[in-house]
Amino acid sequence: MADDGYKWRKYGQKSIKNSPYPRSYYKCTNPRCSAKKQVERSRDEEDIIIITYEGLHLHFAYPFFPAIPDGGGDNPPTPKRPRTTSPGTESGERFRGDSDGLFFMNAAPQGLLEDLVPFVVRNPAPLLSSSYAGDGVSNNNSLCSNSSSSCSSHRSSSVTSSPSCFSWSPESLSFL
DNA sequence: CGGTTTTGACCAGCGC
DNA sequence: GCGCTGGTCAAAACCG
Repeated sequence: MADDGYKWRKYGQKSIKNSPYPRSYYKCTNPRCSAKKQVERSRDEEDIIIITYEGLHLHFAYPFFPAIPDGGGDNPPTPKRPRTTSPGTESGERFRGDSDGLFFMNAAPQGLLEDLVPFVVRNPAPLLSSSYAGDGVSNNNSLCSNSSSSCSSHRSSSVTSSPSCFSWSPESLSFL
């Protein structure tokens, strides 16, 4: 699973209607941080993982870039119990610029997510898509590449409180 | 031994 | 009011 530079603790998992895959719920391990995220697999593209962030981090991210091996990048999935926060297999995410995201938008660069968003997000590969959810803030900031078939970030379904989400495909890391 | 994951139960919101 | 669904809690198991 994706590690975004923060430490998350899983606190729940639920089967979601209309989705064959369960949704996992994570909280930031920092007690002063109320950030949460939901991780679910796309119903259409099982390789796509949709991560929905809620809340904001009130602390700096943990360093994780050095964990990416130079040259390899392939992180063979552990046959036992793949940890969702296993380091090195990171993709990235974005905050949307709405009421929640405003905290970061206004709060100067703090070396948080925006500064830690991996290359794949800033320069999205065809297989990686990212989009903002909720309150139709006029930023169509979808990084979705129009030439991709795996572009399946869809979260407009009446979700008004989910700050951000993006889809992630393991294949998108192949070029690392 | 401490932190994390798993998993069933509980609770709240919503639609009928 | 009832049932369904999604989100959270908490105890036990697991792992380094």
